[in-house]
Amino acid sequence: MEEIYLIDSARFDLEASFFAGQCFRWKKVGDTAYEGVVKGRLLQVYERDGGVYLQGVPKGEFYPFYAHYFDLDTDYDAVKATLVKSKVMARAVAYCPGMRLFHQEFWETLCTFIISQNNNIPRITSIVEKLCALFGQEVAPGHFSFPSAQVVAALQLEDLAPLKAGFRGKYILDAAQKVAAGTVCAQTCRRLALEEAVEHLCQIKGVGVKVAQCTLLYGAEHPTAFPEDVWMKRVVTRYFKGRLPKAVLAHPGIAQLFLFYYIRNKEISENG
DNA sequence: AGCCAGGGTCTGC
DNA sequence: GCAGACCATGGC
Repeated sequence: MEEIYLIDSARFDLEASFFAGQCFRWKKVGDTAYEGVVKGRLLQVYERDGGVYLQGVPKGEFYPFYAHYFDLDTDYDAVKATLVKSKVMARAVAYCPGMRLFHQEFWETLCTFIISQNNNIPRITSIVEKLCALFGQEVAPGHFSFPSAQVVAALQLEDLAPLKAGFRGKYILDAAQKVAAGTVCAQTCRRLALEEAVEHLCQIKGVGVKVAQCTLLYGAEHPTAFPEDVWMKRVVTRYFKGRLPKAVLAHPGIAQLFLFYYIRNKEISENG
């Protein structure tokens, strides 16, 4: 399949964007090459001659979904110009200037962040991988799609045992059943204001404010969502003294992504 | 061995 | 309304 030019490489840091904890389906497969399954297609994204290219999507299907997935419709230069008015943000942005926020599918995002609770990134990745391998469709040799909510809703708790997801298994089933039945839906989440959308998602067992905010930011077009996990709480208290500056409030979602990647990698390298 | 991980629920006050 | 125990699993 032909390759599609996405953007210049200065505006898309692949390593940072794929491993900033917003998605869990991408793998590094070369020096500057990554692959992942998105919406039932195996994609390759790689850097060459200062540009970032995509393979795996027919040109006729690139718009609107895949172009939007990589957030090509957002002017990051303008967003960053506002963010860096905060000194803390200026450091975070300088740490990974090519960070991009992806627009992912609703159910996959919801399910993934239910799995993320009280869990770490490598194990989240491993559980999601097993879920796809067991119940998704093989879209390329060894590569599986994310199983639909309908498929997961038809499973029993014991079917999920091989995932070793622990107490999260029952939450996955409840979410799948509510999405499959239409009790919880992406359109409703998009239509509602942020706080109402959070409440809408919290009717699912095992979904609290943090998981809801992640789902809304990454999978339901809510750019003002600001998920606070243990790392982000540290940032808010230590760096912002409990109050987010205007610059952050102008673009909370993207700001949060910069901050999360910055604080995690910076602190890990300091402790390592 | 004990603590932590992109948390949430349930109980007791 | 809030603190604290508890929830499975794996890496360090």
